[in-house]
Amino acid sequence: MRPINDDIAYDLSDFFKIFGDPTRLKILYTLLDHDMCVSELVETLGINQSTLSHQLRLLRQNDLVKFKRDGKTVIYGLDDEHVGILLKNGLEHIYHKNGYEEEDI
Amino acid sequence: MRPINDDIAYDLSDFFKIFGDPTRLKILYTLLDHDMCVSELVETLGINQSTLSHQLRLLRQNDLVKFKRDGKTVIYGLDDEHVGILLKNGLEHIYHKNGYEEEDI
DNA sequence: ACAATATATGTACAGATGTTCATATGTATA
DNA sequence: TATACATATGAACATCTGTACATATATTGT
Repeated sequence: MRPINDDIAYDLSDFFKIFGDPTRLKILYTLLDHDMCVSELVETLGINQSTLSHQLRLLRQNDLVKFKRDGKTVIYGLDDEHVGILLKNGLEHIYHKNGYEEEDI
Repeated sequence: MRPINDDIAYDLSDFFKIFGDPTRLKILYTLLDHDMCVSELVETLGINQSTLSHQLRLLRQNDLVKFKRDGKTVIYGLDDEHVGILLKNGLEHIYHKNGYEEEDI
């Protein structure tokens, strides 16, 4: 078997990097439920507005969230059918390894 | 809906971080096919032995690979049923977004 | 046009990460 | 036990990453 193509390995790692940060995971997990505007996310997650905005830009740039302006607010939502599946797979893994119960989520 | 538990967000991001590096992806992808010893991996992937060893340790510490010593060599293999699924999901994503064809892998 | 509110961006900085070199450890064979 | 081979580890270093502060941009209402 031949090794994975170099370009693909880089692109794929860039994709997974997005999920490799707790702040971004919280954002994605929250949006899994329903769309939200920035200030709602700030309040729900309890994180700095600037930090959130920077991370939202990253998520945007990687096509993981969609957004639309509604007056003064901007509403964000998930833009990828794989996000939920990926989060679920990852969660299953750490359930087994770290011994979490379902209700800990 | 309540936000994702902080500890879980951290553990989950640690898990995804593993996949956020091209070298580790190449290792995992290669082991997806069959088990290999370190020197085989060095040759197949064309990377520094020390680098490989460091990355293998990370994969070990996160229970993504299993290993057994056989004489002078150590044979590594995948130790998680989710690895293949995760790689596949990620690949599907970048296929759509970056326009790769199947044969580019 | 001005003030108020919502979101985005530039910059700086501490901390994390991946690689390499040098070296250590483990194993087999002479 | 000395040598060769296979793998692992420690340390140093450059680079990357996430966050916060300050500030900019956008939109609405007065």
